[in-house]
Amino acid sequence: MNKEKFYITTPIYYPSDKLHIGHAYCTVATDAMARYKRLRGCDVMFLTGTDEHGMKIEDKAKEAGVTPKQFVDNIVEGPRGVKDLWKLMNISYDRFIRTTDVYHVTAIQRIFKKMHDNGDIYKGVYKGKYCKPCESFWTESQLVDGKCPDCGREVIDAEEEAYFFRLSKYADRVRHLLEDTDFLEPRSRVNEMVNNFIKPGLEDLCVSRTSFTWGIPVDFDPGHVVYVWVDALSNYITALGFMNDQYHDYEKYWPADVHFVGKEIVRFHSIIWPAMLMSLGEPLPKKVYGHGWLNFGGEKMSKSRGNVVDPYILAEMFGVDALRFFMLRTFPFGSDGNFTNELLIQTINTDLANDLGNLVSRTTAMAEKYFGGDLPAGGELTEADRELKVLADEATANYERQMEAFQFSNALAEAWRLISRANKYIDENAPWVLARDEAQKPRLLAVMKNLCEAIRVSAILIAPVMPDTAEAIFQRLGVPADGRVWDAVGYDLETGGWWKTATGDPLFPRIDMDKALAELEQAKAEAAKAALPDLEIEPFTEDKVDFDTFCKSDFRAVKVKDCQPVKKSDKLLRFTLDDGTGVDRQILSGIAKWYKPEELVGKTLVAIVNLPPRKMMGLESNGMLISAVHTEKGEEKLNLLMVDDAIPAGAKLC
RNA sequence: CGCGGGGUAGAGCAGUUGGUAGCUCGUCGGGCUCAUAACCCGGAGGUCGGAGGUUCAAGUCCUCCCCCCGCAACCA
Repeated sequence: MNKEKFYITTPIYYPSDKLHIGHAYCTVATDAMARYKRLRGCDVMFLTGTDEHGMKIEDKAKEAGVTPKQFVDNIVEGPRGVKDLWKLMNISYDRFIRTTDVYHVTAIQRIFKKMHDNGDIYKGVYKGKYCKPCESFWTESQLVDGKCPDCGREVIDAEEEAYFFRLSKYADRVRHLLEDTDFLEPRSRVNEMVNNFIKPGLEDLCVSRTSFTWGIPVDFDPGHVVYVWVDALSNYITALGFMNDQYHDYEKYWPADVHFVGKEIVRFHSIIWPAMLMSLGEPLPKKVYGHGWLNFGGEKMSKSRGNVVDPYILAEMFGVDALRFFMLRTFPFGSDGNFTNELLIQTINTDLANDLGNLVSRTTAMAEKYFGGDLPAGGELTEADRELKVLADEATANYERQMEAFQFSNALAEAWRLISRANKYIDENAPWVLARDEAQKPRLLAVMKNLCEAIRVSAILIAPVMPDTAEAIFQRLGVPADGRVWDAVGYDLETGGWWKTATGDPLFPRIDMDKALAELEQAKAEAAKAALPDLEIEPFTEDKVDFDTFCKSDFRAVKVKDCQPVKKSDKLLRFTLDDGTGVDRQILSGIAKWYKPEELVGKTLVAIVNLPPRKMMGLESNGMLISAVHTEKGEEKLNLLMVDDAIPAGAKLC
């Protein structure tokens, strides 16, 4: 048997930072499509990965004091990294490519060489604006007021030797591809590409750099590294074994059925990528789908705005399936969506808790109460049941059409039409009324089985988006394996008789909006705190102090005879100190936050004793205890300077 | 005249080839009691950004204008 193949990809993400909800959005959509195709019996290859080269990562690694490879290893494989996130989000990728993988590196060098040999890559000169202190090239448009966007200093015209890809050669073929085929969807993205990039004339593309080293070396020209285009885009074929021996699926899976990409990289995938494949003489992917962005509260998500949504926090708080559902149900895939926490919670409460969860709950509760959870064959069907079946079949057909068009939100809306109809069906047939009359038992049985069947069909429809939930529902209804597959999606009461229902905890507990929002705020604050530097110390004082002035400060070793909290003060401690003079010295110190009074008694500390006396909270303080201070994760830390107890009270420090 | 997207009920959004304006939340009223104070029914609420035009008929096509948001090339 030859199963239909389906090859789908996400972009490979750039691990210069932790991923955010936007990355999760694209990957969840891809996952849902992959699961849908598997459900339908396709032989699916689902590829995702990371694009790990480039100057930005080189810089970030330097900043962090590690090698670029160590830096990306941590973000990709490390705790709460890319792979952890995909595990948490239940992403069923079949293969994960890292552009630092050896097989990819080798393949890229071969691909680069091949394009060079066939004349499509040639050596030229890259002209740009150069900032000497930053050692960075900039384009005219990147400049801020004509100056370096990083440091604001003057830039100079500079040239760099570089390799170029003859993109211009393929302009006509790419234009035809975009305008006359359905290669790029949604259609609205086509105009943007053609008007912005093709019509003004495609220039050749710089595909190598000498200004940084973190990249794949051009093996026949030392000093050059392959720039992002060839390196990153080719991942879709190297991951299948193109020009390498790691894998051997290229013949089987290529061309890709669809590349899901964010709208910001549509250009690379719809113009550069096809041109590269044309140059290589390889088949083109069947489709590129440019999905929209998730904005937050009406603004673009960005680090500088500080409104980046962390998928970890949301998934942990609301559950992975709920988050997956929300992203795909709420926003049309092709256009931008406005993510808000309120909308997320509302959607979970309405669609998942009230509609779906409650439907399962009330159905299994009644099946339990009236039939002990065991619904045998038989039952009395009526005309009223037909409508439910007709609607289920219709919803399934529509769902299928919408999924094939990547319209997840519309597809899920169809599943919810069925779920809503089932809730209404309960009201119309009022099983609790039927249950009062023993003669109505056959009818009651049929009603319950209709409900189970409607839920079963719904569960199949939502399985690609909410795999765990579908599984849980199947278990509650006692649906065997052959009733969980796409082949069994048709609404059919005759196939029933397997219903062995069970009650249980709510699938989706209702969420208290105010409480959840408060928790999110707190989580966000904690995350912000965690992002603060581990350790900060006071900047050093530039001003010099002359020796005589310094010598005037009289530091002495002092012993703590007694230490008490100061009444009505949450900061001050009152110290009674032995300073060697035989007369007790009293010093007040604002360190109650860090020390308990009793743990300090008997310690030998250091104090400056010739400060003018000062009253605090009505008590006189004669001097100041010396502490070491620093900041950890934004939190102030303080340690009293404690010295050897062998030092006698009053010993002068100099 | 740079390009593209958007402006539809209080809020958030759907509206394929032009043919009685829908959904979710909120709101008002009713029903039910199996269920996660959930479910079901009904009402109120819209000059579909503005102005022209084509048409028997326009949110949907054409022209102009206003407002918001992205992108503007080597940047993932």
